[in-house]
Formats: sequence, structure tokens, C-alpha cells
Amino acid sequence: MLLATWNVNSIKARLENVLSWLKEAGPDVVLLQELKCVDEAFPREPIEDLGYNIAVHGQKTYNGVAILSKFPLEDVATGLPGAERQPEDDHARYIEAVTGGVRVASIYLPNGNPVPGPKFDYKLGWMDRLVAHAGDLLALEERTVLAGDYNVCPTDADVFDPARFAGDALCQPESRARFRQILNMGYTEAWRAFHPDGPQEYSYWDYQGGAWDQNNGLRIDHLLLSPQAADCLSRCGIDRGPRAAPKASDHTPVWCELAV
DNA sequence: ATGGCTGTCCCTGACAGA
Repeated sequence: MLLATWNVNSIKARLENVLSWLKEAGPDVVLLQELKCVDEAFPREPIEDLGYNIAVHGQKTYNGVAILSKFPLEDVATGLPGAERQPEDDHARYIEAVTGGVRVASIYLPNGNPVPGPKFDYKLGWMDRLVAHAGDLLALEERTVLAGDYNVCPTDADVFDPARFAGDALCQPESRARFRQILNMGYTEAWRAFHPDGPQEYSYWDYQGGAWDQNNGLRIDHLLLSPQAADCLSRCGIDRGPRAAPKASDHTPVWCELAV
């Protein structure tokens, strides 16, 4: 099973880019973030025509997540448990389903800037709920992949200029500690598992300042695997191709292969 | 030099992104 995550920065503006990549790369399961549209506006037909089933959790203008799969989608759930602890959480940032023998979640973690402030508090609260849910899922002892735009650079090795980002919400010790909590309970971060000592590789490049041309990137899109999923992990990579295309998203797909 | 892109909604400028 080829499984990928991609923050597309508007599914409507990116439809042709997404269709091209689906045809070219042929992933079995794709976890999308930042749809920026409501459920009814999601362009289902052209994606279904390529053989995908679709589960969408959309929202007007902002956020929005989806799961595409060539396998049936079962047990679809939207929203992260514990929203009652964050009454301000009306964002569409989480969708989960079981497909092809794997439980998958598409995650769009809050950005959290500026630091300090209510947006950073929201990010940390959301991460606390994600940590709790990741623990609950771990107890199921299933193949589970929690993937998406985590908006966290796990270490300074994931930042082109750590000094410039020292005050950024993506690099704060509090953000990194919560990301590490998920790893420490037993999840494997797929890309880092294959590259424990580098090289530096990124999944996001700002639109501004020639960031792509100068490879001034960040690695913030991650695939986190339960032990049962990690046991099947055979390959992992970052596909820079879509970022170089015309009208590209500022993120590019990160993918892994599970031998299931 | 505190902006530099891009997308969205529709107060076509303000907000969010990261």
C-alpha cells in the first residue's frame, strides 16, 4: 500500500495538480489538508473517476481535511475527541477512517503563530488532545498511520535556518515536546526512520522570497506509524515534483509504502 | 526596508498561512 499526505492549499485551486499527481504516482491512500471548501464543493467526480473513494471534512475558506482511498472507507470519524475541552474548536482539522486494513487519519494541526498568544494556546491544547487520542488508538494494537501537516519541525535539522525560526510556533519547545510525546509512546516517524542522521530534506517552501529556488524549506508534514504499521514499513520519501509545477501548493507530498 | 506570495470571500482589502 502506497500512502501519502499532502497539504494542497485549496483543493479547488489545486485540482489539476492533484489529478496529475494521482495519475503519475498512483497512491492507494491520500490524506489531504487545507481543502478551503465545504463538503458540497469538494470536486468528487474527477477524483472518483480515478478510482478513489472519498471522505471529506470540509469548512468554508479555511482548513478542511479529506481521505482518498482505492479501498473501501469504513468507520469514518470527523473531529478530534475532546472538543468540549476547547469550545473554540470549530475548525475542520481531523478525519479518520479504516481502509485497506489500516486505520488512517488526516491531520491539519493549527499553525499557532504568533507566540505567545491565543493561537499558540489553541495549538498546544489541540496537540494535547491529539496525544491523548494517539494513545487511545495505540491501545487498539492496529496498523495505524496518523499523517498530515503537523506544523511542527521536530528538530532544528528540519529547518533551513533555525535561528530565523527560533521564535516561531513551529519550533517551540512546547510544540516539539508534544510531538515527541507521540513518538515516545511508540509511534514511528516514517521519514526520519530512514534518515536518522539527515540529509536535510523539506516538505514545505514559502511562496515568498524565492524560498523554493533557494531550498529554504521546512519539514512539517509527517507520517506517524503505530508499531503494527511500522512493522510493515518498506519505503518512505518526499516527492518534490509537485512543488516545482506551475500553480503549486507550498507543500509537497510525503509518502510511505506499507507491505500489506 | 517589517515586505516580499497565494487563496478566499466578497467590506477587491483583510485575514490566514508558516
